[in-house]
Amino acid sequence: MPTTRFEFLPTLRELVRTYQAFDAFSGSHIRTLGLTTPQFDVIATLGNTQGMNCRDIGQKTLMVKGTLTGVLDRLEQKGLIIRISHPTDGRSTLVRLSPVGEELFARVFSAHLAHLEPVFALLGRETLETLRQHLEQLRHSLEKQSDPSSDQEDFSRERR
Amino acid sequence: MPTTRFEFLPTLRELVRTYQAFDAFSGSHIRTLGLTTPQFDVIATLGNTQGMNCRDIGQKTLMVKGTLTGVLDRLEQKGLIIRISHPTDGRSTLVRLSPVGEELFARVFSAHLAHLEPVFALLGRETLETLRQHLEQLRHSLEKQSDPSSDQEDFSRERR
DNA sequence: CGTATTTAGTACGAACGCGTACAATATAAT
DNA sequence: ATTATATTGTACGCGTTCGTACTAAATACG
Repeated sequence: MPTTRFEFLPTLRELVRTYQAFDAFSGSHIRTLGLTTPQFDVIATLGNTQGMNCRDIGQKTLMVKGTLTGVLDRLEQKGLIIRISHPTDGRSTLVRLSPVGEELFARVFSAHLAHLEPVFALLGRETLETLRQHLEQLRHSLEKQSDPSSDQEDFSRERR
Repeated sequence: MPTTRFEFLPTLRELVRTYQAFDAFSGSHIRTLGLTTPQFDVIATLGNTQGMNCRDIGQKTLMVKGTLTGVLDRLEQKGLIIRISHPTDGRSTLVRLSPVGEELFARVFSAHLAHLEPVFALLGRETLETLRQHLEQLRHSLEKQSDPSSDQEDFSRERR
């Protein structure tokens, strides 16, 4: 009989705290570049591509389509992306970087990775790999127990 | 000379995905109870206490005070909490559960933990502990490299 | 004592984030 | 071919999140 039924709480709390710490660290740097985190994610996703539709962007950035519409609106307003009607599928919209967006991507993407790199370098290669594996294990456990009836835009079992 | 400068990216991506998977799993259950995640966090924090001020609630729930005001407004509107003027400190507000809130806490808190428990049980005690340690290491690395000039409500070096 | 600084909470605007509903198009079923 | 179903993107509302500014009260400093 386990005396400690909720032993997982410290780990759970640490997951939340660490995620938030990363988000704050990364986000404050991105903000100095004039972007928000979701906006940066979209720019980074579209960089070095010929464009893609909203569905693909949503899968890459882990954003729901409803959220994505607003983010794309603001990026379009800034002149960083353009929306073209898809040539073969009338439902889709092809989204790609504008020339200004391309220029921003080239200037900002590697700069941000360079900002993150020293943080993770402190952990060491093996720790990073073990951490990744344990997180993946937890995520799979979460996805396994998820209610399969909540279909609505379910990326959980796609790998791509 | 490391050929792989951005090896950390898979781990980073996994951190985000796992956090989101947890948030979705936990949040969808909480939603069935008629609450949002931050609202549940506040209720859970105030449960079994005589009340506390906003500053303490913010530290426990990892919410900044500006966010907390709105969450508390909605909880107050639902009749789950009450705001009392603090007896000794005229700046503070004492927040505590109303009787209805107490009843909700009793009914909902352990139910939610029971909902989470099997997910983490799959990982095993040692994996959970290793995961927690690695996350903590990463968080400390993030906090160490954070710009110390961004004071504004900085919990990062408090432990409490 | 009187002023300067800090602290607690709120107000407000901009941008997510998600669920639901919806219109337009594409694909499947018969 | 016609109808039924599924997919793509948008619209919308509610709630959160953060940064900044502001008021009021408490504490530190001279």
